[in-house]
Amino acid sequence: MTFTINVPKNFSFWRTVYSHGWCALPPFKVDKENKSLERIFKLASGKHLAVVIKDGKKEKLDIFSTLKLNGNEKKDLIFQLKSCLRMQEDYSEFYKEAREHKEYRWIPKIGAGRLLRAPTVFEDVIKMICTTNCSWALTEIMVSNLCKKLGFKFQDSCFMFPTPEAIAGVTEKYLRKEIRAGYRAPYILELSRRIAKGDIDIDKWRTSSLPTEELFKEVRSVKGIGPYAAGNILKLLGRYDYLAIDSWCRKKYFEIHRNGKASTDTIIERHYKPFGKWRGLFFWMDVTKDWHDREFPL
DNA sequence: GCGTCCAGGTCTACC
DNA sequence: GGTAGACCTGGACGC
Repeated sequence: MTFTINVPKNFSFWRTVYSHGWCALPPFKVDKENKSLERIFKLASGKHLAVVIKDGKKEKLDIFSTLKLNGNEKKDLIFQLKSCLRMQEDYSEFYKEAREHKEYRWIPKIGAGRLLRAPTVFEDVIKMICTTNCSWALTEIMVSNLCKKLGFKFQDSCFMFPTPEAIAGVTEKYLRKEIRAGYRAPYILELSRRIAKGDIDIDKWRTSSLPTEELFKEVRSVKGIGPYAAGNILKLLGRYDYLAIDSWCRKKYFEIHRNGKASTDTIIERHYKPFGKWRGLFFWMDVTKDWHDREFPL
């Protein structure tokens, strides 16, 4: 079935899809030519379906679903879609701040700033662990293996991201050797088992009323999640107080602001401090500006 | 083709 | 609180 959904003001579908590397990791699949995003969703009713999302006519998105949905199922899918595309969050304050700085006026102009996320916090967190201390190529291998070997098979080459229960059911050795998770295996396994047993509920992080500093500590309490991963996870929870500096961002910052001359993270922190609770997002916009310039010339 | 070295975050033990 | 070393993999490089 096909239907449309309205988009909020200042929303750019394609820039949200390409906001960071998530669109290249399964179950997300991006079609650059048709400018569409595809993935499998699981509904509360237990049904799985493949969905293709495309820019529609003025301020609408076209949604193509492989299943005919009843009222509640459609409502459920729309909620998940809007959550992934960050359509329910208010960025007006961020854009207002951006307009006040000459070098950031491009952001509200093109509707950048929304960061694509998965339907569940679990998927985002496991993927984030898979980005730590390795190349992007290895991240792709790990995530792809998780989906293919432990995820629900929807069609021939179409897999869902595995549930905590599915990962909890395998051994550390399996995660090391078959998934190629290496030393991350015990971290992935421990979190999956804690969730599967009901010892921890990380999906509530998205609606948490905790102050960001407290939430950061809670995210950090998960083994395998250090300052970089926690900062990035927070960005996917709608909190931008942490920069989440990794080697790539660090290098990029030095290129942009210091003519390639290396310095310390304290210098970077100091640079973005005036941006308050939006500093993490301004930092990300800075280091990814050239993607936007290259992929989406004004 | 094989061996060696390095880059990439996080944890733990130690000072 | 700060620091060194271990963890594991893919890729680059030299032979």
